[in-house]
Amino acid sequence: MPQPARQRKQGFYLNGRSVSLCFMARTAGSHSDITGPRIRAAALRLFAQNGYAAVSMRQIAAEVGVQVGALYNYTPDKQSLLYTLMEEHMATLLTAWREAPKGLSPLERLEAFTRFHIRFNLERADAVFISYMELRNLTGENFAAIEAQRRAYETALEGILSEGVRAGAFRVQDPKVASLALIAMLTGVNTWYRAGGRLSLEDVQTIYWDMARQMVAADLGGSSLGTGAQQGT
Amino acid sequence: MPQPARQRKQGFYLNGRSVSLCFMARTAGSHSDITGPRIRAAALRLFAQNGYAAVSMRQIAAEVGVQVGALYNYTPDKQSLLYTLMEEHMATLLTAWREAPKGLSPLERLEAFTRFHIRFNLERADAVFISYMELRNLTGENFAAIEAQRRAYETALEGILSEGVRAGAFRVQDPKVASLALIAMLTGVNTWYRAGGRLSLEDVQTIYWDMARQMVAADLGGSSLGTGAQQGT
DNA sequence: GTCTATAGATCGATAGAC
DNA sequence: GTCTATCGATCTATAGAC
Repeated sequence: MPQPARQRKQGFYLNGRSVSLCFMARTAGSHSDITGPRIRAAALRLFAQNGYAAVSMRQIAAEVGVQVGALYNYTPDKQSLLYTLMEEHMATLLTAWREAPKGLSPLERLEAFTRFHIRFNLERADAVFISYMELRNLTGENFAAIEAQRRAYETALEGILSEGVRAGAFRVQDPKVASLALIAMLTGVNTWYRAGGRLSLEDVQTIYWDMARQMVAADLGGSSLGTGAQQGT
Repeated sequence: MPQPARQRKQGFYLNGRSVSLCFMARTAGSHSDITGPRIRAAALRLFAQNGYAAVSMRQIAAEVGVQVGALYNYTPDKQSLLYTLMEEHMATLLTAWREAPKGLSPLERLEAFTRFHIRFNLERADAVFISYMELRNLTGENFAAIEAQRRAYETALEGILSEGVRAGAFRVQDPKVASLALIAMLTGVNTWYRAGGRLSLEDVQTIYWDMARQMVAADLGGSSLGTGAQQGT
């Protein structure tokens, strides 16, 4: 796939596509077909760091290395950019959880959920932060769409808890409330966990699983406890 | 305490002070010595609803019924206004908890904390929302001050958990992490609870206390369970 | 203590050249 | 597809009259 020398001098190739390096000066007429993703990545980082309302389109453009007018080739307006970030995050979350292994007991599914949620959210801290800090900046229609995705995720956990109660494995007074409480507890990890600190990711997952298991008053059963080797997610 | 007829026509008296009604037109030279509190109340509501960065000083002034210039008699700048709201909220929280009854067992103190936290936070939803959504809008110095208050509150709970572990009443693997998890769980109530819904405040407090108690694997002991009458906080 | 007026900066979004 | 230039609106904060 031959490329003009000028472009080859400016960037490199990734999967057969010409990629401009982010620190290079850009000139009128230079193109990159990954500008869209780079705009979203820059917006994600800036929105998470400074808040949607406090970030200007000019700041986003500067981070990408283009002028502000160029952004509007990729988004009709600032609000749609925010919505896209949230929608993609929530869709990825739902898809990833639906790919979790099937045929497990309620206790095993709850452990899988606990470990999955912690890992998934820590790996996407900016998107998680935005997805519940900036809800009020969505239009009514966009807000409803994100809320539906969030509710679907909560309902998945509620199903696990309800099934565990039916099977006599859990003691949970109100599965709906318990699912919200559990998710809030797990998501809270993002506010304090930092890689390289006192606890590893695996440590944190195990500690939270221990608390979650006790919270639903599940017997130890054949499952894991304490520091032992666990399956992870 | 005689007052000019003109003022008596415009407002009413509260604790011997002349109070202007919020919907009345204000004219140059009319005064109110509760303008400061009313500015903070308006800012609290608007910051919670729209976000600090999205709210203009003109909006706050309009809500109070003054012109924008008047605000600067009560705050040196917008950021100090935000900080004052957060600081007062956290100080009230710490003071209120320190007034909790003494001489209780760890189990009783944990129940008191659980019920106190839920009630206190639901009664101040706007301040709670702001106090962790707008932390990034504080200057470094102000941020450190709020963080210290938050840490003091977390440490209070950690102390309860540690003491319960020492006494053999709780099974908690990591009291520090457990305190953060518990606070995140309890604060999460604010995101979904609405008065007049399926559950009363008392219902919610009891459900969360049940979960918290199981989470620390506390025996039922002589304390309460389920729907029974409890002390509240 | 509140007003009016304004300085000085920045914003989102668009138009048209290339 | 990106640039430059710009419109019209809005912002924080201040100055000075009353």
